[in-house]
Amino acid sequence: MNCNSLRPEDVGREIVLMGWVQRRRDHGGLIFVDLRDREGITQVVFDPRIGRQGHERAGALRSEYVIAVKGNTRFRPEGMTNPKLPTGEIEVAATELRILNSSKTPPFQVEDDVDASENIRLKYRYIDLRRPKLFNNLVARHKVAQMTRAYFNDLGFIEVETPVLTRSTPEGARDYLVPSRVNTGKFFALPQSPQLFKQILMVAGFERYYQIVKCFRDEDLRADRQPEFTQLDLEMSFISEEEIFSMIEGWIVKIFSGLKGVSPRPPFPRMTYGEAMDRYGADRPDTRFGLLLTEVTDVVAQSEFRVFRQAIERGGIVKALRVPGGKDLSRKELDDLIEFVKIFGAQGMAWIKIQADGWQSPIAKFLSPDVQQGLIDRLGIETGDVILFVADQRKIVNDSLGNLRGRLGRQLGLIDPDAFNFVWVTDFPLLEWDSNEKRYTSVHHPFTSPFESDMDLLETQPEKVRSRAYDLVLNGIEIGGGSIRIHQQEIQRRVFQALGISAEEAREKFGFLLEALQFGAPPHGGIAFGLDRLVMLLCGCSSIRDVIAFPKTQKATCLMTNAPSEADVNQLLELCLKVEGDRNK
RNA sequence: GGGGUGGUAGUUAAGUUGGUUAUAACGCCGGCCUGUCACGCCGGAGGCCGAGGGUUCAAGUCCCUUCCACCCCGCCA
Repeated sequence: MNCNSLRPEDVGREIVLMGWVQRRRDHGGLIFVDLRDREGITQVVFDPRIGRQGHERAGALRSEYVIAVKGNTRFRPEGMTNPKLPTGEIEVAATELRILNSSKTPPFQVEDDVDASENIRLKYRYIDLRRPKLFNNLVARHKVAQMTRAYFNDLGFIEVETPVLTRSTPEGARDYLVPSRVNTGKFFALPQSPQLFKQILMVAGFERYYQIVKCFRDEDLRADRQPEFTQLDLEMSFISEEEIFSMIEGWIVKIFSGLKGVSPRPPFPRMTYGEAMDRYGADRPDTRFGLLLTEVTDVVAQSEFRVFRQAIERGGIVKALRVPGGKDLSRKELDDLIEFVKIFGAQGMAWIKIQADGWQSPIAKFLSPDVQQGLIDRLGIETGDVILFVADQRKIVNDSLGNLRGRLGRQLGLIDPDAFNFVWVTDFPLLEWDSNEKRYTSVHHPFTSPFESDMDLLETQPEKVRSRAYDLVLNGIEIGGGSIRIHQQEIQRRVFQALGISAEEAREKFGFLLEALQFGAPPHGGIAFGLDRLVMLLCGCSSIRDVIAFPKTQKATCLMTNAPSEADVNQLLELCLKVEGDRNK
């Protein structure tokens, strides 16, 4: 029996309900209380003619008091039903009331449409979590976890827990460190992912492993990034990309059908990394709308416009974004877009409005008729368009126009809010040049298998080597990524070498993996999903904080517990640790 | 490390060019009310305007410093 279970057929039953006082409406002679529990709301009437004691006590009720009510279910009087409530046709006429606990006046009301600021919501998270929206988000998360376990259990996967106290590995994100008391001066690291352990489990012959697991990365936070987050992590032996894709698609179908009643139809579209970067300016393309990027470097190379020419001479490129109907963008709006691309390193942005009576643009006079015709042919320009250009190094052009594309998609209302567009992104490069560290680093991670056909390039043109890595992208957000791994020690050795990781360092940091690869490691691969992000998208939220029970603030603190806190002197002594200096001072 | 938005009553917000006693809504407290469901009506309390410093006859408002929340860049294999 809960506050959402009584219906007309229950009329006449004597029942007991317990819950929280959502609202009290005191009419003097008659008191109404909306009684709330996690399931819903039932109206309770305290009528002195029915329960004198209950009516007297009900006068003391306040918001969020916890009560138990005994009473009889009855129809509401003619015309007094409340169609907004599933229980709106009935009410409970209270005969007895027990106040199980009182409550201070809550800092904000327990309603979905209260817009309390996030800091107060986080401080009083237990009140925030009473709101149906947030509660239901966590229920959805629970269901996803349960459906996930059921799905992979049925496919023969074994859930294995891997250590939370493990060792720091180079590459990747900053580690959270945990000092070891027993081993003075040594530290555990919290795992950024169970990557190495799941590969070792494949060597151990588990064949199919999965885990719903916390991962930790000590990096700056975003709306979709928390220092501790949850992955669905899985790995399989004797597996191909195709098998992984279809298995994951089946999982997505199960979750979407189970939670939303509808599901995208597999197989999901695929796109190479190269195509995604070329046309979407990002490795996580949002395919819910058009506005694709087009490279026009060759078309404008001979133009008189110095900005284009210089960018190209310096090895850069020029890309254009054709915005149909964009001529209505005001000068102010275009200036805002220019400011926007500067965030991503662009020096500026050129624009052309295609008016019926000609091209209106600060740069039109630099574009010869030949160049203009070239642009018309390349971009399929039509009257009413606005064309936006960025010329710079390839990365800056893609970053700025890719993000500009997203902004315009939202601003111009091109995005169907109900759409769930999945796309597999494949054929990532294995390595990328890190100009800070002056060496190649892994695009995915150092254990990702290169394309066998590209292996010869590993020592000669490392940036040309493609990897057997793949991401699953939903609505422009990366929700999962994985790869077929290296299972042969010799290839692993060559990849480490390409990464500039010395043999000694590899032995010291990953020796156990290298050794394991020598003991009959099967070919294997897997994938990991950001469960928080997936649930966030399923719940229509814009931050993973809304699907995490107790999230951290952007400064990586918990406003409810005030973690992190200073350590007790004795704790530090035991650990032989001393805090020196303050980076913030 | 950097850019941006915000911080005024318990909550959410308004506050003009620096000028009398800092507003409103919701919430809260008291009273009245037997059919409300965002109940209604009457009355009331509630403020170190994030904190610190400065300019000024005068600061919520201008300047500087700083703290907090959020969005973003860098960072996040």
